[in-house]
Amino acid sequence: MKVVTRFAPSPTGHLHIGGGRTAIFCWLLARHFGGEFRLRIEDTDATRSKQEYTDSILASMKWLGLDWDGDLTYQSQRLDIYNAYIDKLLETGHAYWCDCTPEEVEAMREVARARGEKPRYNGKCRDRGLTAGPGRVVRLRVPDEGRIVFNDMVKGTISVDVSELDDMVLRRTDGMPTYNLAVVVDDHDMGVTHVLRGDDHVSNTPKQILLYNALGFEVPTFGHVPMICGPDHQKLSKRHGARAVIEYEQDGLLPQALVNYLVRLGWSHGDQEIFSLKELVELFDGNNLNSSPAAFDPEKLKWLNAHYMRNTPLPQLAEMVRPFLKKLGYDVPAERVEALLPMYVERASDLAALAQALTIYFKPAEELVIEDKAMKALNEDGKHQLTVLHDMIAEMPEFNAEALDTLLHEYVEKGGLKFKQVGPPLRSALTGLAGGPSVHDVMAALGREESLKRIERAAK
RNA sequence: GUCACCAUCGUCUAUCCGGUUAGGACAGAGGCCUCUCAAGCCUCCAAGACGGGUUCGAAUCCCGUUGGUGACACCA
Repeated sequence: MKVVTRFAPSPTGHLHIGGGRTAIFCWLLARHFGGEFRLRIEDTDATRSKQEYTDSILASMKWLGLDWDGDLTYQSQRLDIYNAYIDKLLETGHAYWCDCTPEEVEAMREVARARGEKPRYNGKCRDRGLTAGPGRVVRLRVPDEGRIVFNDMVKGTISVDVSELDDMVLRRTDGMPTYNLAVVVDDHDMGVTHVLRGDDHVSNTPKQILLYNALGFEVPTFGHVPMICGPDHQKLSKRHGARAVIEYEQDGLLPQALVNYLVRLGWSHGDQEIFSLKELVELFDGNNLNSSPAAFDPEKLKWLNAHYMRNTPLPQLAEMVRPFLKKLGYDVPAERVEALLPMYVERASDLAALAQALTIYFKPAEELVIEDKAMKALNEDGKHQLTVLHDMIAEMPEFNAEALDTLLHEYVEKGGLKFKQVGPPLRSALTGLAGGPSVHDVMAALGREESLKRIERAAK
């Protein structure tokens, strides 16, 4: 049997990392089994759905490297189909019209709650034989007794008594279908075999199974992946930093790092931490998914991102950094960026930080700000060394990293000095920073003229 | 409140069918390297929520307690 999975976001916001993760799992499952991965836009809520969010979600999917099969399905374009199925349900007696007002229904729920029961609609209109009319909704007739049992791919057997289920609304007064109806109809029509989705849908599943049964559809395999929570184990929210995939992109993360991190959160393959997309497709078969919620750890993501940056070929990395430099106001040729990268890949954990680190090479000496920690090296002795070195560097016959390194070490040795007396002041003068690449490399990258200018300025 | 799900180092996790000094990774501490900061390498720190069973033997199976999460809409 061909495996068909789907990802079904509603365009009411950007793609969230939780949604991104389920999308990755769905995509992997389909690719692993050589099946299909479909994308459906759940836009039945006309007021909250926006085209810009659909665009943003699609862009994030592409950025993550997730391609989908076939055309996009928009629920808003399938209203006739939903209504046809609702009519069928009405005909077969699985559904009925109801004219209870929201206030009445709310009162029923209050009564149930007061009795210590689950708040639910009391079935008042079940047998009133109502027909279509303004202000009326269609409800599902839930069986009087029985249990809904299903085998979840990640959570195992889940069992719920039908008495817990409500005669839910399938068609609203405005004629629009509700979520549960539309999902079941679409998943069936699209031939979905495996419904992998967030944990928050477990309690919808028994209701949907009821619908599958009432409609005479074959029930697919369900799998509910736990949600991601914040480092404090609370629900992931804005407080925990960036949450949308697009924000990570803007922060300079590599898609492969995010994918690797997200997959590893809730799934494992022994002790392996690093996975290429290709490897994931080979290894991910829907097993080994963890059933408990996982806390999001920005530190580990950062580590993974640094790892992937270091393993990106320099020319490619240079192209990735350039847009970030441009955002900072520096339009720099790729070759120039690439030449500087060896000094900085190991010192930055994201593209934005990497770009920021490179800016010192593009701003004029006068604009260079010397940070407090770096000022310490510019004491009396430091300035003296700079003055001496300035002239030596100005006069050296050949100006390159190797020659500079030799010059510096010979100077230290002959003068009976410690390298610490020349390295830090030079670095402060050249970069304004207390840490960074070797000073001879920095000078070589800066060029003789610019280096001398900066040394002179700091020696004053 | 009701229902469902979950419970191994601070965090992500391994330990597929009960027998391990409970392993790895991130973070943290220390060290090597070194002009600094990183990177890299080495070492260390650190866990089976609690209480009962079953068993020769339980992190692993069962029950209970506690705690956490999710759901209970004419949102999705």
